[in-house]
Amino acid sequence: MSASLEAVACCTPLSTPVMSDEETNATAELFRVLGDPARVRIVNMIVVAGAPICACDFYDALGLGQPTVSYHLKKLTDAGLLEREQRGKWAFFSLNEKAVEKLAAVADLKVAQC
Amino acid sequence: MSASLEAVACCTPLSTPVMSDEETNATAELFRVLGDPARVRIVNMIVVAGAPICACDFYDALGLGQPTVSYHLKKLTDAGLLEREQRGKWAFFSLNEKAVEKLAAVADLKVAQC
DNA sequence: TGAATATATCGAACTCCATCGATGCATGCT
DNA sequence: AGCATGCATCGATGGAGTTCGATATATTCA
Repeated sequence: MSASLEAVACCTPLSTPVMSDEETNATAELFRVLGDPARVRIVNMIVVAGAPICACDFYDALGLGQPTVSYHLKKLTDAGLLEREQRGKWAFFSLNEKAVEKLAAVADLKVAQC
Repeated sequence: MSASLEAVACCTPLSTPVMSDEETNATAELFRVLGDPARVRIVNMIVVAGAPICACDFYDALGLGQPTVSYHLKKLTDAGLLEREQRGKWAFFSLNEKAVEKLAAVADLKVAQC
């Protein structure tokens, strides 16, 4: 499995004892996907909106061109954090609830259970 | 304030409404620091050990050279995630408890309170 | 079917990052 | 003081990531 796709799929909190290389890479990949201001803002906008957001709504909000926004949306979707929904000729993006829970679990350094 | 130092200092969960540019950058920086397998493993080792770890113990565990490990430890320390302690000629690194709590809060997409 | 619009993909340019060898600095020991 | 050891820093390098213009693809509407 490529570490770039569905990084969220592997349950590997930072507090897991003796992480394997694959687990380590998957966890790092999940953080790395969120390690860009544009992608942080995309996720934040969707969380605040509480509803799917059209790709076109991100262009002005991010101050980035359409190809670049599409690039970031793909990164987030490939990582399993976002879900893509086609509505006519528009693409709407929402949060993947499983990814939300996984992110919180991975970032929790106190609870060593999976 | 440089976004590269003390990224943990700013309380800016992903669920915060209308994140400013600074908040967005600080949050992305925090994730980006953890977006590397070597740094994920460093944090994991310290969490599991439950005690400070000597820098020299990371060389073999990570399979990286001494300068590279020092580079990663500095990144984590500058971000506020680790604390450095000098013991004789050895350098020990432990978790910053505030950073641990902040990371969990930032990654929690459900609770929109700060 | 053809035009218009929205998004994805491609190719290139530019920047940033991880890594290492060499070196400098600090600490401890004899 | 002199030497040995551990870590930090410097300079260079190879690779990855972000961005954009141009183009391709898909959907809608007339």
